[in-house]
This record gives sequence, structure tokens and C-alpha cells, in this order.
Amino acid sequence: MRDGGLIVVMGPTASGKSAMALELAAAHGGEIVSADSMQLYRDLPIGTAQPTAEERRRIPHHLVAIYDLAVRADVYAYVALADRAIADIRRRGRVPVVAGGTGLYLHALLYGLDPLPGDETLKTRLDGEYDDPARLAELQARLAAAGDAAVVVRFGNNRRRLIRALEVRLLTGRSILELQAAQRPHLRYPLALARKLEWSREELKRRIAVRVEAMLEAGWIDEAERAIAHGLLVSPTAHQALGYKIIARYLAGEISRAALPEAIATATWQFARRQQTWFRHQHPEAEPYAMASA
RNA sequence: GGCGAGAUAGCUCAGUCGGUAGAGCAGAGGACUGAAAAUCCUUGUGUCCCCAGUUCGAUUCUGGGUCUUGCCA
Repeated sequence: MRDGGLIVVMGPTASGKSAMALELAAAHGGEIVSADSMQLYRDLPIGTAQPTAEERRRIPHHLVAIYDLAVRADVYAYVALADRAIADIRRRGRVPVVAGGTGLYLHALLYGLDPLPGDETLKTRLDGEYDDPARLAELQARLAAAGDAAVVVRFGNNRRRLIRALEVRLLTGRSILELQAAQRPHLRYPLALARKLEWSREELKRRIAVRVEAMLEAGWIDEAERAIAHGLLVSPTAHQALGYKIIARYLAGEISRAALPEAIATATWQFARRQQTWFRHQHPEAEPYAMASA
């Protein structure tokens, strides 16, 4: 453990990141900077497993519960906020402990983002224009015609990435691939300690199942009902939070209460797998840290 | 008990005019730069319920059996 750097804890959902971050922060005089795209939303404390009030009293947490449902989250904004939080923490002579499961946020914070332009109005327009899956081919043809055949090859049927590529093309007249290829990623912060938490498949599945049950017992359904009443399902980013749509289907009588835990656990496991793939391949700077239940 | 319907992948089912079979979901691997708890790509799997008959050949047709299910009693 080197002095003067960040402490970073990453791992899939239910891997015990929060507990470890709390422990490390307590041991090293640290404050926690969350790297979680869904814990940003203050109306979703249970479903996004936000730290409790007691935990937040013990150790200051940053970038948790700061947004209303109507706010659109995005990586560039996240990095700006996280940079500021880290600078503040250091100014106070404390140690920033970055902890989270949003791979893109973590990677962007640690390695940086190319300064690509963005225009929310344009993006929203394009998104509406190509919302219909039937228009995917048109979107691809338009990119190819604009000189972005390589983008189409690279992004395939990934509508979101194609739209972003078109947005950048229209804004700059250049290919997003060219603009990204600019520099080799380098760490933006010295690291004191960086861990990626790893569990055996069986244990992590079990932990997810247990946690889903606990969240439901803690009132997740009521929380979901309230959030839905406040526009969760039509919100720009928060609607993506795992589980809420499944609970909405239960509330609409489409699935039984008995089927709820398993449906949510399955979706959560699929997410955990994607996270693991990301951490395995995108974060060589983090040391694999084997976890096991006592 | 009577009359139907069904039995095929872990699950829900399609199909084979007789030449040993395929979708969705689940599972597994991967990608990822302004929505990332999102989005996208790749991929394995089978006593086709059992027994007999017909046939060169039966998961498919015929008969019987078993189980499930619906309606009527």
C-alpha cells in the first residue's frame, strides 16, 4: 500500500464492495467516492443497495443519492463530479476510497475519456428517429454513407453506440473511432491500493439470492411503487435500475409475488456476469482479491 | 368411470408428408469512451415417455401401457 494514492474497490453486485470500502476508509482515514450509476438516484435507496444513514454518518460518502429521477446520468458528468470529490477529500488531508460496480465509470475515472463532443438535443433527436428497431439498417446505411463504414462494422447492431457515433460524426465531421484512437490510456491518479473482488460462482449466486430477499423484506416493493409514481419508468437513466421493472410487472399482476425473487436474482446474476467480464479485461491495474464466506 | 388433449433441450413449446430435430428463455464466453444495473455479439445441450407392430429405416404411422391435463359423471 503506497501513500498518496487512491484506494479503489471494484467488484460485481453483492460482492461486498461497500463493506470493504467502509473498512478501508476507517483504517486509512478515508472518505468514499461511489462509482455506481444507479446509487446516484436518491429515490432508489433499497433497490440500488445504497449505504445506510448510519454508514454514511460513520464515513462520508460522495456521489450517492444526489440526483432526482429526472436527471440523466452520464460518464462525463460523473468523472467531473468524482474528480472534484477526490480533490476535496485530498485537500482535507484524507484518503479517497473509490468503490463501485459501474465499470464504465470506474474506467473513465481512472483512465480518462477522450474529449469527444456531445449534444443532448441532437442525441435525443437521433434517438427518437431510430427508436424503431426496424430502422436499424437505415441507421447503419446513414453512417456508412457518411464515411463511417468502419464504425458499422465495429458496432454491428448496437443501436446505442451507432447513434453516439452518428452524433459525433454530425458534430465533428469525423469518425468516433479516429477521435478515440488518439492516445493510449494511462492512469490519471496514483493508486495506493486497487482490488477487484472475486467470488466463486456458487457463492456469489447465493449472496445475490439472499440479498434480493433482504431487499424485498426491507420494503423494496413500496419503494418501487413510489418511484414509479414519481416517473421512474419514463426517467432518462434511472429506469434502467435492475429489478424495478420486474416489480412493476408484479404490481401490474403479470407475475406472481412468488416468482419475484427468482426473476430479480436471475437478472442480477446476468448483470454480475457482465461486470465480471468487464473487470477481468478492462482493469489490469486492480489486483484480483479472492473472497469467501467465513 | 366416460370422452378428449398432451408427453421432444434445464423451462415453455415448434417440427419431422417416415431418413435420429429447432426457436424463445435459462446457462456459458466475449465486446464496451456523453443512457453502462444499459446495449450488443458468439455459443453448447437431447434415450424426441415406455413396449410391441408395420417398414430397408419409427421421434414421426398403428396397437397397448404409463403419466399429466381438460370436460362430463
